[in-house]
Amino acid sequence: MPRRIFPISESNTGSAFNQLTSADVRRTAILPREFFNRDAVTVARELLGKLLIRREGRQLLAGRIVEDEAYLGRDDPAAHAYAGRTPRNFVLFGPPGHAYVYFIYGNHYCLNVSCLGQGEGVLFRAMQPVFGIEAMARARGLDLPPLPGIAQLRMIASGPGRMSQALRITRERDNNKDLASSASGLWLADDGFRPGQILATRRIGISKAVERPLRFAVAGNPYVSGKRIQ
DNA sequence: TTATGGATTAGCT
DNA sequence: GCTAATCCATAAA
Repeated sequence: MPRRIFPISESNTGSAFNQLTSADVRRTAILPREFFNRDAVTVARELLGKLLIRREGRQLLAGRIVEDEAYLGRDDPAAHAYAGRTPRNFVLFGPPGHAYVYFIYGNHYCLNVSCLGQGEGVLFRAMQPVFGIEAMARARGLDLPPLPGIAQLRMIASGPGRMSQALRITRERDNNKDLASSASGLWLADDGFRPGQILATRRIGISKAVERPLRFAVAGNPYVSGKRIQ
């Protein structure tokens, strides 16, 4: 049994709340391939509240997914896969549950997971740090105070580029990794936590198909990216 | 508190 | 060349 976790939207007013122990992290259940073998909208919604875990040697890093976006492949002008398979996006056309990592704006990496179908995927946009917080802050070049508040903690992984930097995700290292297996060192897991209300909004930072409500977030969670976009 | 521009590179036209 | 599924520093209000 995972230790009690407060609803993120209600009680996360201090740095200690919602952190996990290493035992908690090791006790989680890895999401199976079948989880990802569904349409991107379903996968995106179901991923909210799950844990994204990185292992580097003995070091474990983990965050709880609180925001993501669905991209619908050939049916979605905003999707990288819209124009078909290319050397960059081939992972999206492969088996479900694999990491599609791309480099954007000359600065940042973004992590996606492939889903069922031709080119469907989910972009991870924000997570709440729950384990290995110091190491993630260091990877981000942040200097945390002894008792960090939400304002500091949300700088770790509230945004797709920030998430990737916190987990040291790069295309060279992680593209095409199997996120349904801990052998890859990067995987998704369930610790029993269930988010409350889920919000659906327009996706961020795109210029095509802007009106579709394909961005999903845990309602009221302070680790969702942006200012007051909820 | 909100707005704006620079950084920096892969991929596409 | 131009744009991009972003972030950050700085400026204005």
